Parts: sequence; C-alpha cells; structure tokens
Amino acid sequence: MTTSAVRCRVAPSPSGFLHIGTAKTALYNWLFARSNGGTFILRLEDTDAERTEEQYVQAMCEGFKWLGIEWDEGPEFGDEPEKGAFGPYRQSQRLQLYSEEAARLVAEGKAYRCYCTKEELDAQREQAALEKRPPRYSGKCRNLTPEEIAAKGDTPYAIRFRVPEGETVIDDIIQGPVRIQNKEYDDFIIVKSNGDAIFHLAVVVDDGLMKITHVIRGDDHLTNAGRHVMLFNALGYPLPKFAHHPLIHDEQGRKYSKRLHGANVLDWRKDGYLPETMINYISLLGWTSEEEGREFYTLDELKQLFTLKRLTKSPARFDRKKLDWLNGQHIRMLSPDALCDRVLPILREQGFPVDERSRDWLVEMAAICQEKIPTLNHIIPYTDFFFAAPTAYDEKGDRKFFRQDTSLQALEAALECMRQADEWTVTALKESYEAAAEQKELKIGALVNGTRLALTGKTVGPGLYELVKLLGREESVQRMEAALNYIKTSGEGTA
RNA sequence: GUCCCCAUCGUCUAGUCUGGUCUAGGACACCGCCCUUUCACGGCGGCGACAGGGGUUCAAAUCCCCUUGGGGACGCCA
Repeated sequence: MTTSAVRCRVAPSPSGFLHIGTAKTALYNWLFARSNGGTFILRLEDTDAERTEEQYVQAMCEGFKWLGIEWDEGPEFGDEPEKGAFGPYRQSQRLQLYSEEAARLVAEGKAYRCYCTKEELDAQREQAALEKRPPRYSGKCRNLTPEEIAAKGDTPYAIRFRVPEGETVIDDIIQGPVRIQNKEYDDFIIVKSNGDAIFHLAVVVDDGLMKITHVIRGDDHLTNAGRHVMLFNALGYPLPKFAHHPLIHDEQGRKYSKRLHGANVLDWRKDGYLPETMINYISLLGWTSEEEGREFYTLDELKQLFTLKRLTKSPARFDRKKLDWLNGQHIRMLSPDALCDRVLPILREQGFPVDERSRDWLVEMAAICQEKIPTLNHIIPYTDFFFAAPTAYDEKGDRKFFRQDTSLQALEAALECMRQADEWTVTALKESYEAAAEQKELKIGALVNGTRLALTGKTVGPGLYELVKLLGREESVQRMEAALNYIKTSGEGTA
C-alpha cells in the first residue's frame, strides 16, 4: 500500500450483538490499519431508528472489548468517550449532512423527488416477481416537470438517485475489476419520505467526509459498491479503494445465520475460548500469511504481517474442530499465572471455593491442566475433585482398577507410599510408587490408575503425582481409605 | 427470474496473476504406530483434492469458453 495515511473503518449497525462476520470485517480493517500505521474508525450505522436500541450498542461494545479490537476514532460507545476529528460517528447524529448532500444532488439534477407510495412500489415488486421479471423501479417520477412537482403541493416524497447511463466498474482489491451495467441498478432511493437518509447515501457521505481511503467489508456489499461508486462520483468525492472479502459460512456452507450458536462472538467466550484464539482463527478464515504452513499467530504478529494481498476470494466454513485445536495451542502459550486468571472466574461460577486456596496452589492447579484442556471450560472436570471428594467411581474404572485380583494389593501399596513419603513432592511420590511397583511385582499402571480412581472417581485427569501432591497427604490418605473400604464392603470384588 | 462473485483433499488452505520446478505442499479432522500412569501434548506414518467438458499450447491446477455446483445482491433495512 501507499505510505500516505490509511483510513479505514468498520460500520456496524447496532441492531443486535456483535456478529462473527462483523468481527471479521472489523478485524481485517483493524489489522490493515495497524500494519500500515493507519487509522481505524468505528462508525455506528443507526440511521434506521426503528431497529436501533441502546442495549445493542452495549452488547456490541462488549464484543469488541472482549476481542481486544480498539478503535482510534469513534463514537461514545460503552464506557469509551467519543474520539476523533471527523465526528460525529453515529449516523443518527449526521442527518443534517445527508439532507444537505441530498439537496445538492437534487439541485444538480442528479437526484429527484419521487412521490410513489410504499404500497404502489410493493405492488409493482410483487407483480414483477409473479412475471419472473427482475424487480425494478418503473421510473414514474423520473421526469416530472416543475409544474407537476408544484402540483403535488406538500405530498410527502422520497428522493431517488438518477442512475446515469453506462457501466460502473468497481476496482476491487480482492475481486479484481467488477463491471456492472448501470441498467442493472434502478433509480434507488437515497432519502426516505420521512426525511431520513438511506444507508447508501449515508455510507458514501460518511466515507467521503471522513476521508476513508479503504473500504474493507463483506462481499454482500459488492453489488452495493456499484451504487456507492456512482454516488461518490456524483457527490464529487475521491473514490476510496474497495476490498470485498467473502462471508463466513456455517458448517453447511451458508451465510453464518444470526440464529446459530456462535454467531454472537460472546458465545465463544461463554464456551471457554480465548479472545486471542478467535482473533487468530478469524484471521485465518480468509487470509494466509506469506510464511507457508504457519497458522498460529499472536495479535502482535498479525498486526505486523497482515496484508490485503493475501486475502482469499472464496468463502470459508467455520470449523469448530480446528478452532478447538487452535484454542489448545493458545492455552498452552499462556503462563500458568495467566491461565489461572482466565480459569478462576469459571471455577468460581461453578461454586468451587477457590478463594480459600492460596494463589500459589491455584496457579499450580492451572499449570497441571494446561496441556490437557482444549477450552477453558474443560478446567471443571479436570479440577472438580480438588473441591469435593468423589461420591461415586467411574463404572468402567471400578471394574478395571478396583475389581482385579491385585487391586487391593495395589491400592494398599499406594496408600503405604503416601503414608511413608519423606517429603510430599512429585518426585518423591513418583520414586516411591515406582519402587513399590517393582518390589510387589505390580504394574505401575495398576498403582497409578487405582489411585486416580480412588482420589478423583475418574479415569482421566491431570498427571497423577501432580494431582496427589496438590491434594495433600491428609486428604489423599483419607480418600484412599474410603476407596479401600468401598471395595471391601461392596462385595462383588472378592470373587 | 436478473445481475454479481466464487470453485484444489471431509474442512481451512499453498500453488493460479508471471503456464513447465506439482507423480499438487501444509494444517485441522480421521486411521495406525511411537512416547506414556489416564487423558492430552509431542513425534512418525497413512488416507485424501485440481467439479465436468471443450479449446489455446511442445506443455494447463494455472490462460479462454461453456456447463454444473455453491454463495451473494436485487427494500422508503443496513
């Protein structure tokens, strides 16, 4: 790109939560700005008052905050104050600007008043659908004479853009040149009869006045871009560069529906994914780095490496399995201390009395799970036994580790190891277990797995010696005795 | 229906612009083996794709056309 200042933006309409697709657009704009020393702008497209609610603004803000996407210019948003010299950044506060520009277009003959009613137009569209014709505006009000207009008196009117003859070319960075015959566009409305600007006018006026240099957005806007190019030209604004990236698809290959789980980026927070994972994963959904084969990227790396040239043209499906893998990678990159911080709220919410433990103990607990968990939420089944003794034993495990001929012997040997350990450390326990196994001619697995089942009630979990060490001698011994008692009193094992 | 975009393993992709180095490379998933106290991690190996048809060319995944498939857009929504 050029060295002249890049200015790009994301312009969500606050009509719901932060959609994963909006997050992608925001991310690509943000990364592009960052990798070029440019400016990233947030603008709220709330021209449709009926669909905008303040709570949505909050929800969206939380999504951006969680992902860590921060903007250089933008409206007051959540607890952020308005910032930037090209404001206001909410379209609802820029209505005056749109009216002025629309009036200018009308005065220059580039737009005109249309007195057709919504009902008339709807009927025409339905008729067109019936006859399998493309729905197009009839052009009824295109050439009204000043007399005819005067005769309308104060009948409400919308304003339509007078689409010129010819062809419009969108010179798209990702898609290449896209040529569309202007006759494919009918004279579209730019101002509603209630005086509010339509999206197309608003975007172009805003992008023009905010000196946007690059419009990076989903390719659902590709055909709209033609309208925008015409509007840029009509208004006399310099044309920004366009880059229309493909949409994110669901596992079935459709546009990721708002109703699907995961459409809301905060769904992923709830499911135990790290924001750095989401940034990394979404970046991969339509972009590859020069460095072949590499897929793990930190945010700082992305800010360095991101280029529009490496954007993909075809839509990508969201693959949960790959996301899991990536999340595991990012979890392992965390320091045990950081992992502890991420995991604590989850354990707390689960009702585990984590605040009774020392910080060191909690960090160690997080550390012994780090290699094991694909999502933060998996911390729960990996650590619940620390906070409550097992009330039941895994059925398969019971048969396998409690009911064999050597089960009792193994568990008693393990218990002896615990009782006699000189020091309560991972290495001491390990050595002691190994010595006992050898001496009693038992498989180490019998000792270890039996102990795991006795202490946790499960057959899977963190490394055994690590877990025993953290559980503490007293608690471990108690649980071993309970297990032995359970085996002896539940009968069937003696056979 | 009309217009626009897209098309390499199941999925994400490299390679396409600048045809030959591609008997098509990597990653996730899957399968097997190794490591191993479980689970996971890690290591090794396997399975697996240029949508189809025509051209152009000495040579095509790469260029052109058609077909098919998928997606998107056609609002006084954004």
